[in-house]
Amino acid sequence: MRLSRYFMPVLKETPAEAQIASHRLMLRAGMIKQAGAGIYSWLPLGFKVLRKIETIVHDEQQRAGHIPMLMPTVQSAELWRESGRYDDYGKEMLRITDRHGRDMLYGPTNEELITDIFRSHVSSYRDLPLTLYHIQWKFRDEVRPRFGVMRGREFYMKDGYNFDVDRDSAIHAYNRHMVSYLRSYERMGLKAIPMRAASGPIGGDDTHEFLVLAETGESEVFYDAAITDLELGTRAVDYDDRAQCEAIVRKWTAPYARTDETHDEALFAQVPEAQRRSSRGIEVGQIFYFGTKYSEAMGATVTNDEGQVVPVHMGSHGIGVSRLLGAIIEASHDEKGIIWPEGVTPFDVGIVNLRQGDGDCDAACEALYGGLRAAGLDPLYDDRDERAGAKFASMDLIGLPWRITVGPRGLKNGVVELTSRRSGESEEVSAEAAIARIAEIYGQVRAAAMPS
RNA sequence: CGGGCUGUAGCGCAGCCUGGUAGCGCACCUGCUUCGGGAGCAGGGGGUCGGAGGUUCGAAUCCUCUCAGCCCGACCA
Repeated sequence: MRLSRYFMPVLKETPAEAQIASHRLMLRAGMIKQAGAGIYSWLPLGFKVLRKIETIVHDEQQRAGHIPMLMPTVQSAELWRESGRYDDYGKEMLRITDRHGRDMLYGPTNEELITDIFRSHVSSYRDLPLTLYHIQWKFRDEVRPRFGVMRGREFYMKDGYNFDVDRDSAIHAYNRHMVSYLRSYERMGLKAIPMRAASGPIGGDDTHEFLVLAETGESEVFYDAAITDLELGTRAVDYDDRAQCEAIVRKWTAPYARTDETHDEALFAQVPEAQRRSSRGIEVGQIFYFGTKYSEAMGATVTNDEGQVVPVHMGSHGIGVSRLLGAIIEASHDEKGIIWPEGVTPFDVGIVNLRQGDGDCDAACEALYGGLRAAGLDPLYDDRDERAGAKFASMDLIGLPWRITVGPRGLKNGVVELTSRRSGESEEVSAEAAIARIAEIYGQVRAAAMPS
């Protein structure tokens, strides 16, 4: 993309309403525009990152054998009356009346709909196990939305639901989700720690929350430092292999890691003192096993292999897709701006032309731009008629992980400058070498996306 | 939902107390110079002051109502 033809309204000054880094930076980088309290338009740059995160989630869910679908945002109140949650949910649920006076609602979650779909079409244990998920906009009428997309009223979320014939099979679904979530977060460049959590209104005994460590997190967390060293990496995982999934879950849940809701001082005291950590965390996902709570209430049953009609065992699992943008920025920024991990960056690399209008510089930049695109990369070429300082400041602000700087000084020696946003380190290389290097870096990122 | 606060140009703000017909910086447009970390000079465009009502000769400024947004707390993915 050529910046002169793109729409990226960056702000030099910080809008008054933004309190935390991610909100401030998303507004300044021209990623979002507030449309109302807790409601945002996603401008091109923000939309691009949102799509990248969404794609990673889709990849990893499908790799784990989970099936994508799409349920509506607006739902009828009928099903919610059946589950008893129409009254329970309270003012957080946005209620709407249609022209016929029917009670409708903008969905805050989808257990009712999915259970209805399931009971309409599945009646035998032979159709199990089944895990369906979707990524859809939700609305919760928060009393006090704040922190930009971290706590909006409208938010984009992946929610999935597993249906299993018995507890063991449902626990395997739980484990599968944990592994797929760990891999998803790693691909986004995040360290998200699974922590034993309280179940809240959704119910269920087994539940873990995934937390990204950040000063601005809403939860206080306590953990054994050993857990931050764990890495899934690119190892092949057979999601049908119960023992393998269970082993990974056991490893990731062995070190102490809890939020303040479930924190146990006595247990924490058993962690070697040098490894005890307390911090704040941003919740970016949660998985639940809740047994037959919804299936019993709504009659979601199957006939098992002994001919008995039994309620199915269910679990639900969520990832806050829109919230993740905020979380990633909270975990990865500096005073100049955002620092995107390669896995989610809106553009792979930025090209800064220091002397726009200079024949040699323009030609070199065009060649670089074409070469990067030919290599399957997605560069952002700052071809605006701006001074160097302004271009550098914009690039730093929007946080592309790599920058190639082209100026008359370097061109005289046949080199361009390749700079890492994260480390700030630069090296002078030929244009060809820069392309090769960027291609190599993203080759690894793309490899992680390939099914194992 | 309790407490506090703010709406004046695209953004950040001053003016309001002590009414007299709107200003600064950035951004934007034109020209010249500049050109490796948000350039300089000159010229220019843009707002009727969130909305409604009231007081007054006169309201951004005073009063009433209303809408929107923000902050602290409680709550929450």
